[in-house]
Order: sequence, then structure tokens, then C-alpha cells
Amino acid sequence: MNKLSYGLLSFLSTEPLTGYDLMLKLNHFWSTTHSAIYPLLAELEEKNYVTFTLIEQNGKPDKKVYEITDNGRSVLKDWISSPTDEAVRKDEMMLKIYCIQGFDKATIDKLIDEMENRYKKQLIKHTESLEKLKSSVGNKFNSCNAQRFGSYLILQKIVCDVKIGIEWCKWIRMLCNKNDGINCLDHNFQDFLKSLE
Amino acid sequence: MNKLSYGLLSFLSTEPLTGYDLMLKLNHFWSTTHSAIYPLLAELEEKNYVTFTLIEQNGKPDKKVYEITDNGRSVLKDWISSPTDEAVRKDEMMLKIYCIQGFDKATIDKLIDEMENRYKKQLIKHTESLEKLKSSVGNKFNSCNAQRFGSYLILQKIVCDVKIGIEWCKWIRMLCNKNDGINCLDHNFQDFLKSLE
DNA sequence: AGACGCATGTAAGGTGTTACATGATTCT
DNA sequence: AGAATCATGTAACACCTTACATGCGTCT
Repeated sequence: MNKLSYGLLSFLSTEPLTGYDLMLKLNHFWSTTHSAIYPLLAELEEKNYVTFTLIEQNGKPDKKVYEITDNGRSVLKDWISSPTDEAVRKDEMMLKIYCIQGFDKATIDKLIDEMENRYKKQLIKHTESLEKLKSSVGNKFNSCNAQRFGSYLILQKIVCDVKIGIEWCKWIRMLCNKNDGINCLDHNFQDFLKSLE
Repeated sequence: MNKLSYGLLSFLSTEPLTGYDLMLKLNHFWSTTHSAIYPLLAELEEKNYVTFTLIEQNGKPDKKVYEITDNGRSVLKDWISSPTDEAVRKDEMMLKIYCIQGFDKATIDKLIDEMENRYKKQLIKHTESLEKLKSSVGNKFNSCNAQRFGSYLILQKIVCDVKIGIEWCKWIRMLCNKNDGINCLDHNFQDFLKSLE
């Protein structure tokens, strides 16, 4: 049972899903591919943590809709109460930003543009998901046992994170375009964020 | 040349460092261990992208201080101008948050406490790094070619990110403690953030 | 006509983590 | 007395990504 296996159980604990669905949903905040998911689902089924129903479709490939079992829920319970590993973060863009001081303005501008465009695309994608979720549940997230509460919490944070990413790009551009040496102490990102309101 | 190899070159482009230093610095925003770094440094040296000087020490193990070569800088230049891969994110805590609606209040509270404590520890660590950086350079980050400009940009973002993480924990607790069904539409994380000021 | 979405799966190769290995000094 | 810091390195295993494989329907 690796982390992704628990992740699959976590998602299946709220609704029955196919491997394909799981891939799409997980990708909002957990980098993975279908090739990693399908073998793990087969393992979970062998261990009796999930069961599946084969749904025959026409025009589309048949699909397996997975559901969590009582065994699966019991394993989930143990996992959620045990210590949590640190997050794995590997953002190539950050490695590039680290060394930008050695490059010319044109190269830097191009990089910041690339980064901002990426954040903007993510914002559109995650805002859409959040809106869909809100309308599907009728915006009732008023208790910790509300339907899809966890999904709601995470989407709210991700949307906020990418918005801050966009502001960060703007802040960097502002710093780069300041040629005077005055106000050296004022270049604080959080002050910049507050000044926007 | 994988992403971490470029990362090592990126860090070495701003100052000479040992493998151990690189591990510590990278860990602020790139999950890795020394076991991954040392073999890559050896490869970079074979390819003539870096050179090292052996420094003999007493009381401590000898160390190899690596410097980037002109070849290395040329490779960096090509890399920074080429398309950037998507960030890899794998946060076990988010997988746990996803399924919290199925658990009792005590389990949820424990999990949110664990998460907030983690963010708080990170805040202390990264704030210290930022303060050290500021004092070492004399707070002069007024141009994009300023010394350690990239490092400054990233630390500013990370500090902001973890602060938002802490507020997110508080927001979740607030939602969980609301038992009434009133004001269902008001539970927006960004509105919550704005209300703090 | 070609790309994309739906939907599942395997194989190969690259990447990453954990454990093993050493050892003096400093902190708790 | 035991843990942490500094400092490097290897080996085994686990993990993850890319490519291969299939195939119909819809969109551009």
C-alpha cells in the first residue's frame, strides 16, 4: 500500500468511480498517470478493499466502476490516523527562477510570461471544477460531514494558490522594471498583496 | 540530464557549494536527498559542467566545493529558454483531507492540528532563511540582476504560501464548528482571508 | 484528415528513496 | 548517553513515467 493506493481509497470513499475518473480527479492536486492507477486498482481489488461493476457501453470502451468495501474503509481509518509524510514538491519553474539573475531581461521576461500563462490556465481549470462542484451539491458546505466537503476544501485552496501565483508573477515583473535603487526595503511580496485591495 | 541536474547547475550558478549545501538549499522547495545529489554531481563533473576543489577540514569530514564552468553556464542558458514541465505535487495530507467527511470530529480535529503544526514549523524555517538572506545581502533586491535575486523571490513566495496554509487550517476549523445551516453561501476561503485584515 | 476524449491495460526504462557505511564534534 | 550536524558515497529496491497497444465517436 503506497500513498497513491490510499489516495484511490480516499476518493472512492466519497463516490464510486472508474480508473479514468480517478485519474482526472486526482490530477487536480496529485501528479499521476493512468498507468500507475490501473495496476493499483487491481491490487486493491485482490485485497478486497474495493469491488467493481463492469458497465458495457456502446461507442465508448466498457468501463469498471469501483466501489470501496468495509475492509477498505477500515484501512482508510487506520491510515488517516497515522502520521502523515511531508509533501513532495518538484517544480522545474522554481529551479529556473532561482538562477534568473544571471540572464538578460528578454530571457527573464519570457520565463515570467510562461509562468503566468501556466497559472492562468490552472486558474480557469480549477475555477470551473469548483463551480461544477458547488452547483452539483447546491453550495451546502456548512458542516464537516457535508457531501464532498473535502473536495470543496481542497479546490478552494488550490484556486487561492494559483491566484497568488499570478500576483507573484506581477510582483516579480514590478521588481525587474524598477531601475532606481530607492525603496530597497519595500519589496515585500505580502505588502504587495495587501496593497492590491 | 534530468531536472535535478539542471537544478544543481542553477544553484551553482549563483555561488560555489558542496553537495551537502545543495541538499539543504534545494530542500526548501525541491524534495530530494543527498543520495540523489552526489551521483549527479559526479556526472556533471565528468561532463565538465562543474569542477570541484577538495577542502580538508579537521573535526569534520573533508568536503568538495563545486563551481559551475562556462560549459555548465551554456547548458543552463539552453535549459532556461526551453519549455518547462508541469510541477510535480504529491501531498499525502491533501489525500487525507479529501475523505474527512466520512470521519468523526475527533479524527478530523487531530488531522487539522497535525497539518497546522506542520505549516507552522515550515513558517519558522523559511522565515529564518529569508531573514538570513536579507541580512547577508543587505536587503538590496531592487533589480533583477541583484545578488541572490532568485532565492529572494522564491523564499518570499514560500513564506506567503505557508501563511495561507495556516489560515486555511483555521478556515476549515471554522466551517467544522458551524452547526447551523445558515449562511451557506458565505463559506469562501478568499473572503475569509480578506476578512482578516 | 487528424486530433482529442473515452477507457483500459502492459512493458521498459528512468528516477527516487531507504538503508548501509563511516566518524569526529557539539548539543541536550 | 544519545541525538544531531557535518560530509560523502554505494546498493537495493520501490516508484513513476513514457511508450506501446487498441478502437470508436466527435470535433476542427
